[in-house]
Amino acid sequence: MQDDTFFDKVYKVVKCIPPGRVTSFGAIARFLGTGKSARMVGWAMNASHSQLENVPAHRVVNRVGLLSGKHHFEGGNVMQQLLESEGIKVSDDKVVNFAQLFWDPAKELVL
DNA sequence: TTGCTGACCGACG
DNA sequence: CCGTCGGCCAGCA
Repeated sequence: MQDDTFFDKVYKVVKCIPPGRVTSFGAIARFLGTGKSARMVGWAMNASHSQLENVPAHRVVNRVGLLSGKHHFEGGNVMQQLLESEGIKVSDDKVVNFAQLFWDPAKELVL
């Protein structure tokens, strides 16, 4: 699938995230094989606005479960509301039980 | 065309 | 424990 660029790969993985689950930038980056390029994953989220399909970027958080990208949403607590809407508890912009809700594409995503 | 920046992570001292 | 640095790729001026 060489047609898929790094961004497209990120979008695909993010869109494969099941509801009620969250993942981290590093997990996606490592899954894509970039590993250290976790920053690109976040940048892809920023570019996700260009994607016609809605990318559940609210399910993507940093390694500590912090809603690092919530500042990039409509500007409010939309990201937290979306997570809570899926059953994910969020406290102080952080995902509760992050370890349990953590979804690793390299393990749970079956190609 | 070149260069800087960016929602991060991991390693080192 | 905490501060600092390197690294990857794509978009924008």
